[in-house]
Amino acid sequence: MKARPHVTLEDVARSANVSLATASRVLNGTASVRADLRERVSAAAAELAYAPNAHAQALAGGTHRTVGVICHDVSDPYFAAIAGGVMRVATDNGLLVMLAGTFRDPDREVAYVSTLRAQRAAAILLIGSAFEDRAWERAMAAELEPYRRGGGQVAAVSRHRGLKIDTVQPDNKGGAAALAKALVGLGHKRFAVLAGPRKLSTVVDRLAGFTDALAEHGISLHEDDVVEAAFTRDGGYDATKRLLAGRKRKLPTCVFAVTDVMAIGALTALREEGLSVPGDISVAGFDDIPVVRDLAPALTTVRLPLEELGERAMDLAIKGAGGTRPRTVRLAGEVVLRESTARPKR
Amino acid sequence: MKARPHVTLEDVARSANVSLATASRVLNGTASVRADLRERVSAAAAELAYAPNAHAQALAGGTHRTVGVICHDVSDPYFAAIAGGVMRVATDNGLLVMLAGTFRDPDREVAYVSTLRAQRAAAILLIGSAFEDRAWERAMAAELEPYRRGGGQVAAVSRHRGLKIDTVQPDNKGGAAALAKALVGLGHKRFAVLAGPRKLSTVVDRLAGFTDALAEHGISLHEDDVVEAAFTRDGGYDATKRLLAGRKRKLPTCVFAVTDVMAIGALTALREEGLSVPGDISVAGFDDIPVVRDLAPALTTVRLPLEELGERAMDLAIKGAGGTRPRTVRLAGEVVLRESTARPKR
DNA sequence: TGGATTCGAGAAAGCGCTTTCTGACTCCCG
DNA sequence: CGGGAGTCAGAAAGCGCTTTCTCGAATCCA
Repeated sequence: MKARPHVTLEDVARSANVSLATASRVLNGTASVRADLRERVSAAAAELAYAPNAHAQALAGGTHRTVGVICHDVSDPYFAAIAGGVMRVATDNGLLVMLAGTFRDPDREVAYVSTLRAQRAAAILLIGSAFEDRAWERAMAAELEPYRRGGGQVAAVSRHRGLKIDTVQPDNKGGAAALAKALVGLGHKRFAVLAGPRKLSTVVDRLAGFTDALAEHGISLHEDDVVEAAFTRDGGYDATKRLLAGRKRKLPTCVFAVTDVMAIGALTALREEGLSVPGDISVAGFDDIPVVRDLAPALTTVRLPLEELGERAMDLAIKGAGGTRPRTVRLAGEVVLRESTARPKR
Repeated sequence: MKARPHVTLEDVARSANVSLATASRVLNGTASVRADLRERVSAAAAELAYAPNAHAQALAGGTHRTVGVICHDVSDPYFAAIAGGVMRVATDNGLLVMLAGTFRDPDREVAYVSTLRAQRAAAILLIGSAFEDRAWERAMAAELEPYRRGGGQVAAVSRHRGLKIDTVQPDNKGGAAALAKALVGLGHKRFAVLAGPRKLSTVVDRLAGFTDALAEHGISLHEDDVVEAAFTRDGGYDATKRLLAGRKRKLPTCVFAVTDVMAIGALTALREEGLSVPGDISVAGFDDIPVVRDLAPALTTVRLPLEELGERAMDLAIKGAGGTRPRTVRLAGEVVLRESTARPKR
């Protein structure tokens, strides 16, 4: 049995012995139809296992019930949690979610937006740090602008700069600052930071918040104290190893990883090097992805309402752009002190 | 500036002063076109920021470049890892992935298939344990069957029973058996199992493999030794608490959680109860999701090639159904002994 | 140089659906 | 009992694109 053509509305109409218009009306409940005809159409549709062609529907009527979500990496718990929030709201509104992972490739990100635009998606959600790159920004704007002019909604989590779109913005700077303050309060004076690539605005903000707060307490971070690495578990792991290899003496008493995911790698690296946390060294992360409370030691971090981040972004997109200027929803983080940080012994 | 109609191919053609046909040919490279015309069309398209309407394309030509992936929960690392594999292959083949989360609701799963069918998705991938439920199975088959007859591809990870579709099947039974053997080899005799709902075939298989292997060594599992709970971190946590509450004396020396995610919850629960792992009790999981190697103690588990699971499923779907009977790709698991298990002291 | 052959551009026919627009018919009220 | 209002089914016009099909012009061989 080879790819038999699809059952179409016409098949249903013919089988029910009515016109296309009537069949359409019955199936969509658009207008009132005589009971017996309605009956016949429903029966025929069921009989033939009719499924309307969504493309044709979209073309003709203009229903667009799918939204696109673009993030860097689906298997990163941070994005997964946010995506979860997005999906909840989307599902509640009868929207279908297309989730795309760019694997951190800027070009692929632009390509996805282009495809979503072609699909006439009802909305496009950009999740995660933007690339601080002029060319990318221009390419992105070139896709987004006509999309929105055509009626598309756009919202983002954790972006700003350049493209002027509605944004849900976690308070990276404030959160990092609060964390720094708490850590200093614990008695720490020598810090190291595991940072991601500085092209990412999130990294820049968190770093700035942290160092600024430190500076307020008269503590400065040297060049060597900031190790740059990939924004992943392995990145955190590598960065830590490099940090340790650098100078065995004069270790920092506390390490701040700009991301929980990186902190996880750091924890393992530290353990491998025979350093106990928080005994020898304290570790703190950022995000509060679900798993970090289950680590031993449980990770001190800045809690971001991840699911809510996604929900609010989806909300922004659904509610549509009210005024002319992009809206921004700010969500604060909250320092959560757990077992991975303690008073320094040195 | 309100939702101005989209730029259409006709706009491009008019602006370039050529016919629709020519414009289409240029943009798709379908046929050779005189150089100057080609030039004009390209320029016009760029100028107008033209994006073809994918719905119209799908309707007219029949290109369907999107595949649907349905899993229980996007934020579960197990699914996330598999989805990652799917996406890699999909992207390599120029396919767009629509990822849907059912939040473990059977009806929602059927609804998603229905929508995907309407979208004329090129393929539908079902990821994760099926529901062992007659009614559900029938509803699902009723959607899938016409979809496939219409030329749609279907593949699954970790399903079987009922619906006869191409499947990538991790060796749950064998893996669990091997794990049991290894654990017994370590000297364990008293076991407890944290199981998920028995409606899920994965649970049933892993449980069976484990108990059967145990039986071969003359060890039997009592009713109370198998605690059923939700298939999540919290499920594992609760189940462990219940297990411990039951009988303080005569604790098992080893706990097997049918899922890594559940094992993570178990580890935390154990820690809270002041039991050390593996000192007082050993813990083993299943799946080898990325994070478990970073736990302290690192989790003993059965490694499944998660990404490959997704890749192979996508492969099956792309390659299309060859013969008449459903194909099955079996992927073995491998026991990975880490620090969460040790010889029992009692 | 004439007729056969290519080649490539444009006209037009759908793809499957929604939605006016028509046109019967029935109903109601003067 | 007639005419205007009100229903509701069917015909037909697109939605934006791909893809024959058609046909004029350029190319070529005898």
